[in-house]
Amino acid sequence: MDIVINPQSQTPIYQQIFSQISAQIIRGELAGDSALPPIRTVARELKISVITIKKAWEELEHQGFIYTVTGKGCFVTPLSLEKRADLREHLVTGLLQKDIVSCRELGLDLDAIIGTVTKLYADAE
Amino acid sequence: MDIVINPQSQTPIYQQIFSQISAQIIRGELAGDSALPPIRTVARELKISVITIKKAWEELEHQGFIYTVTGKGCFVTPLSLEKRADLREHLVTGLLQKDIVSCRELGLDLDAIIGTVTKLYADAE
Amino acid sequence: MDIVINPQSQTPIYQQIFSQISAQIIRGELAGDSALPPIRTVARELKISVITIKKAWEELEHQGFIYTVTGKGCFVTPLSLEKRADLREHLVTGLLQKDIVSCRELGLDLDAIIGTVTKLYADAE
Amino acid sequence: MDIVINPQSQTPIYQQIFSQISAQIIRGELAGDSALPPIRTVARELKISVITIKKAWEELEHQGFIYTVTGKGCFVTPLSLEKRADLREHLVTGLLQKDIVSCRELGLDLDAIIGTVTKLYADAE
DNA sequence: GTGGTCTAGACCACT
DNA sequence: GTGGTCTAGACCACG
Repeated sequence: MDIVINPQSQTPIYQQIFSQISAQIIRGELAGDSALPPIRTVARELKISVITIKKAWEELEHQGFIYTVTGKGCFVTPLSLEKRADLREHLVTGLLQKDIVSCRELGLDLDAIIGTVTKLYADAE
Repeated sequence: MDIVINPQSQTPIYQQIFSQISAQIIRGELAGDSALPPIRTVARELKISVITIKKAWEELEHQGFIYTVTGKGCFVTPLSLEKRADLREHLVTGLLQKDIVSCRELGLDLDAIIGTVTKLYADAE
Repeated sequence: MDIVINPQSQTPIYQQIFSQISAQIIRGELAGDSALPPIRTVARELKISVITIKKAWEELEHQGFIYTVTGKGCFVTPLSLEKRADLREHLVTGLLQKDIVSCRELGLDLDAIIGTVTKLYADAE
Repeated sequence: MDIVINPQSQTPIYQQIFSQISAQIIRGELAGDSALPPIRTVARELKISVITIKKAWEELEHQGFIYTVTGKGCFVTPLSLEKRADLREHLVTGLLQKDIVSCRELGLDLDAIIGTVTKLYADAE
């Protein structure tokens, strides 16, 4: 499942898991109707509580990324390419909007912002 | 002081205050050695707890934006233009970093990010 | 047998089966002493576990809709018209009771409920 | 807060709480922006775990009935009369639709359904 | 085997 | 004081 946890991070563990899996679904790496691994298995592998995983799974279900079949497991909701693009657009806009506002507040012009973004993008690989 | 609070926001109130005042200092709107209003006054005007204001002030002092003179109040630290630029750089980097990472996670390339940033910058007029 | 399963539904599969077969018996479509198909056959056709079918059959037997002859299979209990009416009454009451309570809780009066019921009944053609 | 729990019921406790409070909000009994009692207080009064209450509160927040201000508490989302009417309509339709389908399945005509509904409505007071 | 619910108890951040 | 997060552990329903 390719989940990486950073226990030191300020963002809650369940959110880290949520955003990574939802990103994988949006990128199309997890096919529609494919099964997610059982929460107990994930918990064992990541060495964190079952409940924390469950909370991430619940959030994924709440936002429509997965669906649960009791007794069988959790499965990826099939999403059309357009839906995935919309979701990505929406998420990205939400993330960046606050940043742009803050940058403007600090007096940065567009070029300065793009410069920083470019630098950070390169660093992030 | 031009502080606007959104009590329902997810970002803590003290942080909202901190970022707005530090932005004003970095932009040079608050001159070096000028006095900040007493916390009780601010608390009354914003209708929030004195403790919250105090926490914002402490954070500002901790990061070197203001200094306290016991019995007299708090004052803006005089900062050279270069220092202000450095601080701005540092704050902006902190803001953007994790969101850029998230954008990469969602499969956006640099051009797409810059495109969105440009659009949002224009929208924020 | 005309059974339709929705695996993603919140109602357990065995209950879906139970209610559909019991409905057929109550409506008189399944004659008394007629044989139900072997559970293995049903399981194969519906592509679900034998255990699930068995649970549905057990529930049907428990409520008196069918009887088992060891080594021969399961058969529909012969029911008089009055008994069928009684059973129907009982089942319907069980279904509607808690939802009527919820409707009252939401502030609907009897006329409003009847209005909605009438509309939905027509829509369900 | 007028919450009544039935531990024997098959419906989870947190759902019982959720539906009762959401019903109160929809009926307009809980004014917009009024504070809900602290989860610990409710837990003590109902003699159930804090976590169960929290789950109910989370569901209420997820569906937009309440909002949380960290450090201060949870508050009722202000809803217009039309919105409340829409929500009620939507909930009631969802509840009754399944019932109507089942009743038709059992061979009841509209008059029979209305008769049962009327009887149950009277009994439920 | 799967997830769903409930429990008790701890630590943290914010006001 | 408030809610937010994480923990461990138990019991149940479903397949």
